[in-house]
Amino acid sequence: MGRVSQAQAQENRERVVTTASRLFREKGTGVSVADLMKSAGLTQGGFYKQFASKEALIGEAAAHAFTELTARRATELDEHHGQQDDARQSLIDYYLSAHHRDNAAGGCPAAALAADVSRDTGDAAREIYTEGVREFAEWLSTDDEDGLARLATMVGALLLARATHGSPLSDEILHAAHTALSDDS
Amino acid sequence: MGRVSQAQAQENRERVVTTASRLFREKGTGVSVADLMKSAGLTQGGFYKQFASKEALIGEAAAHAFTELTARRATELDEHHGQQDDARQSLIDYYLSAHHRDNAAGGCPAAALAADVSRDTGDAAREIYTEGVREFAEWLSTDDEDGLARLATMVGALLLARATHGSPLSDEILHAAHTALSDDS
DNA sequence: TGTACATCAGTGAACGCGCGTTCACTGATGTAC
DNA sequence: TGTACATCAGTGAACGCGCGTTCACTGATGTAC
Repeated sequence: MGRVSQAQAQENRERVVTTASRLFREKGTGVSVADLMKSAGLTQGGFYKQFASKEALIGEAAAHAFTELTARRATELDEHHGQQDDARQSLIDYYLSAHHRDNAAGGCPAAALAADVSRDTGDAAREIYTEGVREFAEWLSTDDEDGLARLATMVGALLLARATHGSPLSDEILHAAHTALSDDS
Repeated sequence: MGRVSQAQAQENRERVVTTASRLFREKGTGVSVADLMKSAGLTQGGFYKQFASKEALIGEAAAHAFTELTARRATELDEHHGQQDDARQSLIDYYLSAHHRDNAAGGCPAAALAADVSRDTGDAAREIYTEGVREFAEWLSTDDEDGLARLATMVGALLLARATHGSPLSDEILHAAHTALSDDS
């Protein structure tokens, strides 16, 4: 193939990061470098021209996913004309929907990456993850204290709903969490 | 080594299952058959004399872990002389403790296996998991409706606390969830 | 502006390694008489 | 109860395969003049 322009190379690199951020959320960080590069339309050999290691990419992919989540919150706030209460409830509606359960690739990284960050990734990904959780919880809070607990309910419900997918219980979990987060606000 | 007595063989088989149930909860179901057998004091070759496949063992290990969880609930109830409210609060205290966060091997399978059951295991493990979640939620409920939401908060908090381990946020998450589950009961 | 050449993004095959699974073998156990 | 032998739990090496990473090579891009 030969050399590619600097603009094209940067575009390719960014496509690898966004592809990875989706695949890691959907299938876990165990996705192979070869599969990843193929999904991005490239071959495995070129990976190390752009990234020091798979672990380095995991860090960048996690950062990308959390940036996407931050942008989603900003969009909700825009669409609700700056009304935080409305924006928050709208995001919760999406978060606890069957659509979000069934589409992890474009979904919340705090939920999708929790297990991998606990066990398999390096410190860089964990630090990005931690800061992402802190900011998300703050945005979700209705007073100064309840953001973390609300986020725990959302993340737990989403992960339980995914793990029980195929059973009626899965929908019941999403519904129960939605009720719990809507009742008293 | 040669043949071993039937009683010894059954004891070995059970030790593999209990070892697997701990290792899978701690490190995920990605633990290799060779590592697993070594942890149980055996060699990898013998594995297929006792189990049809690694996937079959995952099902048995999940069942074992959920049976352990059921027994823990029964023990709590015993220790609180049949007072369900006291037993429930005592289990929640344990569930949202730093000790539980740091000892996944002996901890809750609904939390530890959520990601693997969503992505990597077969239907057998998922069915066991689903039934285990249903029963746990029922035991946790304070009225007919809130068990699933309470469990979601507990599972979410535990997984977020594990993923943010090393940061002060980790303890804050456990504390926030504990407050949320103790306030109104 | 045009030409010569150095650079380097991407390719595809290879590296050593660990995976789940299979298999020939061992020898104490369990059984038939 | 004692003996002969078939059974089979466990061993350890091997199977094919996919992993993360490396590397010689390609040839269009970018640069020096």
